[in-house]
Amino acid sequence: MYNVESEMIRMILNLDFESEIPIYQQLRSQIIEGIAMKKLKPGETLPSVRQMASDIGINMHTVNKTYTLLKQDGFITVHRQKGVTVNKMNKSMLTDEYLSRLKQNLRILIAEAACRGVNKDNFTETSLEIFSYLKKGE
Amino acid sequence: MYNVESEMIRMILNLDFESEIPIYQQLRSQIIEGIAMKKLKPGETLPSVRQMASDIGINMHTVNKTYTLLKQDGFITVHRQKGVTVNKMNKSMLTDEYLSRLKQNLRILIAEAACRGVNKDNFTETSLEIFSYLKKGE
DNA sequence: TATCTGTTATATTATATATATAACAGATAT
DNA sequence: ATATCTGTTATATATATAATATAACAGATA
Repeated sequence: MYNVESEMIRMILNLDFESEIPIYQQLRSQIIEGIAMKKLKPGETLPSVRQMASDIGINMHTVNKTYTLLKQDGFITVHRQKGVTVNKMNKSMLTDEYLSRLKQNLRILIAEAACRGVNKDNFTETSLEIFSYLKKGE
Repeated sequence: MYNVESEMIRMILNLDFESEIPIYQQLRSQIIEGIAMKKLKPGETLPSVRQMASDIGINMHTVNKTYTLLKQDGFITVHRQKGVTVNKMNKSMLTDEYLSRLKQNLRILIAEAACRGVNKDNFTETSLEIFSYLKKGE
């Protein structure tokens, strides 16, 4: 049977099974990227854990782990039986805990970049390019 | 016996043994941060794998793994018997492979940040603050 | 000669990741 | 009502990764 959500999600996902990054993390990142790029809009539904797992060819529990993380962080809502829907992004997702984690990650990234010869202008330019790239879909 | 390198490195390191981030990665990141902040200058020596391991209270092989990574990436040089020294940072460390990895990491970071309400100005400001923070030591 | 260096090898333990089955309870469609 | 779908939970297993523990080697040094 034809499945709209599965078609949508297939366009967004590009998992690398050889990567050292766990599948459930890649899945999380790519769904978040889909939301950031408005390929996934508020109210839209995602395939069920079983359907998604079957589409991608991975285990149900791997998808379940991703959904659980996305739910905890406010990206999606899981209505029992109505399925999984994308939330409207909300400023309440901008917690101190998250900001602290972001800064920590940025510090590691920037320290290495600086050592290797990426200066603040290069770095800022690259960041802005990525912001533009994500916004293209709007 | 008093050990200068050990004193230095103790000032720089702050490992979290409860973290989900592997120790050898934390160690790598923090040494790179030390180099970026010029707390570790070109030509300076790092403690031997055994000394460092003993100082921190971890296994020799964990330190060895970190040193091997840092060596591969050009941050340090290992002279058999002369010890481990910090390299002068070099533009040859700015490889395409690294830039690709940096952009990938930034894209994930920025996608989530954008969803949570960090706009490009916030993000740029935070990045520049970190660049300034790292440069304080110069 | 004794001691330190990085390096390599092997083994063991603990944890994380992914999978496989199974079951439960609520909701929906036929 | 019965079958089917939902998220969720539980249990077990296989594999990979991370960290540790010992040991040994070869080169350099005191």
